[in-house]
Amino acid sequence: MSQAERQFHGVRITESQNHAGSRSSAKAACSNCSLHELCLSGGLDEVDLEAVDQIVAQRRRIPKGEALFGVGEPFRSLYAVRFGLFKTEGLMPDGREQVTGFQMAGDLLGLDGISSDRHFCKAVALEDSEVCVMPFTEMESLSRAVPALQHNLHRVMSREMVQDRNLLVLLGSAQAAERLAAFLLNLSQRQAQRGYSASEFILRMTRDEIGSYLGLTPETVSRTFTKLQKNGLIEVAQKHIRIPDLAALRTLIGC
Amino acid sequence: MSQAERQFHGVRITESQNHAGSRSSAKAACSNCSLHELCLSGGLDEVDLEAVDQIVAQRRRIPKGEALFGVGEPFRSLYAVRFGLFKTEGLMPDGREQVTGFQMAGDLLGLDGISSDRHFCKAVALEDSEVCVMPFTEMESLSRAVPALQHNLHRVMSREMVQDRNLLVLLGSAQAAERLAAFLLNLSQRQAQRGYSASEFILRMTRDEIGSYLGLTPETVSRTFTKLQKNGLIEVAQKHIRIPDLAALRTLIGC
DNA sequence: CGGTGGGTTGAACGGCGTCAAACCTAGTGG
DNA sequence: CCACTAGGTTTGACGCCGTTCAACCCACCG
Repeated sequence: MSQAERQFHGVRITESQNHAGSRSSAKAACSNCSLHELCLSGGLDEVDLEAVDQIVAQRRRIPKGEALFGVGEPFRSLYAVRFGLFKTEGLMPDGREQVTGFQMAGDLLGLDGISSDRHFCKAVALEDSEVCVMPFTEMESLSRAVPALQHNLHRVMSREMVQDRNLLVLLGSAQAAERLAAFLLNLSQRQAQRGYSASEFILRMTRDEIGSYLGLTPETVSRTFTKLQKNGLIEVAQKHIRIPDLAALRTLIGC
Repeated sequence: MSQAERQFHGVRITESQNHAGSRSSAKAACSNCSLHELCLSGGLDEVDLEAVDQIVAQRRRIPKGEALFGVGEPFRSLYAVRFGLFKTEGLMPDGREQVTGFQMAGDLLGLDGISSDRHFCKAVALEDSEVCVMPFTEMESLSRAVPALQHNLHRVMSREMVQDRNLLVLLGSAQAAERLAAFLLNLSQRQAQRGYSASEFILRMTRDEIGSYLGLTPETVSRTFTKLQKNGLIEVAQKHIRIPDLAALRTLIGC
């Protein structure tokens, strides 16, 4: 367990991380970043990569539990998660909050702020995390010069929309077990993309947060976990999840 | 009633629409379009507007019930609704379909296709409609030359995400009456933006489609309508809706 | 070792889905 | 102009899934 936990952190962050404080003036260097194929700089050549490096001039540390940005704050930059994990939450007019997504290394944060120059959601670090700060006006002007970057940006935004739509369909027409299965499979897949095990991982969010994300109460999440376990589809031990048969779990959501 | 229906069509489409067939070779002319402030060309100057006109070279008629594009079809263009109404639907792995949005005049369709060069949802006309066809590669290259257009595109994509998020929060944590109220208020607001009455309009989608969109069954939609009517919050007569007190309805969803 | 926050489990309730039947409306053809 | 039909809508009865409220448990940490 602590084995998996350790494997989960460290690793794959190739650069030195020995800065104290929450700001780092070191160059971010997409060129060196092991995530850059997942991120905005994927498929760019040497020259263009360096231009992007210019823009991603700053990184920022966010300790566990702190917000990267909050609802209504002015929007200036996009953020790429370097390591760690975030949740984004929107809020209902009456004040209730709901988790709308979990962002891990390589994912982008802040895109929904473009529409009105204000952030529409809150982004909170679920563990000590670091992001690359990408000032958006500079991003836009560089993407005018570099078509590949421009297209990457569009692809990423579009991908975000597709994800939201998928979640939407899930919330609209699936029941508890299907939602949870889809959630686990989604995590599994993203782990795999990042070079980790697809069949075994640690949930770094609480049952509450999972429930909020899936439109369920924490009690239902817990009950459904044990139910899936009784059916032999997953093994749960607190935050540790194992999926012995991915295909079997997939059939539950109909694919 | 037929009074409202008539007001609802016609009007505000300033150009001549006398083309037969489903394709029109006439220039689309954003410059003349009464919607252009809502659409992609908002805020552009004369010169840039003409450049956009070059790209939006084609319009396409979609008769009621027909699909503009389907799931998995190759993505080439974005579409701006000129008049009429569309629904987009995604599908669950098991084949169930769910409505993910309704697009009216000035709204964009197809953005989710960018991420993988394939459409991820189906777009169906709910009444005889017309769209402007905007080839995406040309769109991208023009937006490299015209910063204002580029920013508009980004804003529109971001707006789309914000809408999806709002719906997400709604589906995740609101109950039937709140969902329906939010839906009606959203329609009301969009009508108002387009110059129509905010307090009285025609629902051009079926209860089934509304239910699918809100994650409810058509029966529940119907029941909830009559419940809201009994409470004096709305007046329903088939497809005709009147909201005597917008503020009152807003309090129901907590704002 | 006791405290605290998250997690699990149980029992009772209720909102919404399901199934079924009646109704209403628009469109069609006689 | 009316009868007939097909789709959509409404309404009712019933049952289930997930919520609610509460107690308990467990892991972690001072």
